[in-house]
Amino acid sequence: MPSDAIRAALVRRLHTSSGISEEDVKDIDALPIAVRQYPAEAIVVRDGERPSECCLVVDGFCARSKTIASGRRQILSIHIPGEIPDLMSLFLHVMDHDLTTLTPSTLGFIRHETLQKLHRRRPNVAELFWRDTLIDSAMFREWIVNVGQRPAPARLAHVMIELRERLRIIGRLDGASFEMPLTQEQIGEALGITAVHANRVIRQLREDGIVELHRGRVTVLDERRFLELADFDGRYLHQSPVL
Amino acid sequence: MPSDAIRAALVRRLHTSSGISEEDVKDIDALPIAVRQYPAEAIVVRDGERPSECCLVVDGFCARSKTIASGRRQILSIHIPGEIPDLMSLFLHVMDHDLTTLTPSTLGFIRHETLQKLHRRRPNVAELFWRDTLIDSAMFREWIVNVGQRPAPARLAHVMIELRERLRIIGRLDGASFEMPLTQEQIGEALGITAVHANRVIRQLREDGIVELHRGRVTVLDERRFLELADFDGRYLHQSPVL
DNA sequence: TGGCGTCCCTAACTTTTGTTGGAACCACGC
DNA sequence: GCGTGGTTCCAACAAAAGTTAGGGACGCCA
Repeated sequence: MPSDAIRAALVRRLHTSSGISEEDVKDIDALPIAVRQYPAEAIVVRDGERPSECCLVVDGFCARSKTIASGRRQILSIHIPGEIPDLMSLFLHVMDHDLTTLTPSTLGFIRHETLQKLHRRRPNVAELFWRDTLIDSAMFREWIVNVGQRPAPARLAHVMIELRERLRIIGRLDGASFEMPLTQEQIGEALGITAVHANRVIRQLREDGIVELHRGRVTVLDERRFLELADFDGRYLHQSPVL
Repeated sequence: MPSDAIRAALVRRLHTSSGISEEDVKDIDALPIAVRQYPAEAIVVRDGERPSECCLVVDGFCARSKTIASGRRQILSIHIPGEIPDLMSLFLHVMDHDLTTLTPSTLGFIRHETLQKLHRRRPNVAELFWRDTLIDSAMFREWIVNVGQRPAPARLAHVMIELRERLRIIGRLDGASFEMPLTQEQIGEALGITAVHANRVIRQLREDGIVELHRGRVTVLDERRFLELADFDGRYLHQSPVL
């Protein structure tokens, strides 16, 4: 993958959520990034570690999760290219969760010092990154609501639509279906239900003619009922910099 | 309440989670803060609003919440004196949730421009506030795990212990019991269960001799089993600046 | 090509949680 | 002192979700 393509995703992301100047882009383009490949299901950064670099998703799907004493795992967020899932490690030095790959992924690593220098040099870029971590936080809030208040079928629909909206933003929406490369086990972990129940819910949505999930791809069968079920209000994604 | 007492809570908070210099403290002490009183259950900032100031909890308990289409409400976090629950509004201009009081509260309001100027003047204070929003985010992550993976009694115990730890940090732990001024309805909203079930769980913990909740006060009956049940690991509070 | 390991899928049964409806209690204002 | 409204508490029943235990499809690779 060419070096500029790696940065393009990041810059586009900062661009869509906030304003950014030409000089800022040039500066970001000059950042040294170490690219590494990971297989699926790899742990990139582990709970308890003290990373010295941040991880940019260049290609592939990643997830953040926490595992409790009983062994149950909760997926906290799903990440797509252009995002920096562990930006928080810049100031919260000890990881309080895991960062793992869902699919084979290309990841870019930027050293903390590099980012800290960038912030000193360009306070408005620092604000952009700050804003990014705040959107991250807003997505956690919505995730809490999803897991805490919605019935399981609505939870699944909501996660699907959030993912679809985010894929749309980075221009990865090809046709009527979209990628959601999670096993039913992982879907259960994301929704706070067991894999067995996740299967029940997936089947029900298929039988009801609302949405189909097959081999990591989502196909919407009835858009109106899909939206209605998900109870989705995308405001929490904070995608208009003007707002 | 004297003006310096208002700021003391804030400074102490920034102090415990990070390092802060004498000059920084002086600068923060000089910030203009408008103090207002609120009754219990008042909406301070509403979902959808565009606030022009941030809200410092001086005295009392507050909560953030979201209400979905079905009318169900999810409490996202509980806030105690010294915290700025809506710091995110500095960069996320439209609120995506409500900020409400739980008890009658004294709140201090700091204008966005004031804080923005402070950040330009003192980049390291900006980093302190950034770090604060990241801890906020870390607490959301743990809240997701709580609501998504733990059985209801453990959820309640976990929220109780988190609150106790935070009250301890601001020196509000008087003796064996501590404040948790939520109705059973609100406890249900925090844990993602109904008020009826919240009542069942509270009763069960009392009957099991683990913990008692009476009139907004928590009394621990069996500390060992309480800790065991809650599965609490305070790392996510990120309270050691050295770490 | 056969075996192995995932994942997907299902059924039967248990447990947890939600729903409904109502009684007791308590603080507060009049 | 007496309502009144909110909270707490409870029981009976319904619905949702967890548990256990498998069978079957599919891809991988020896």
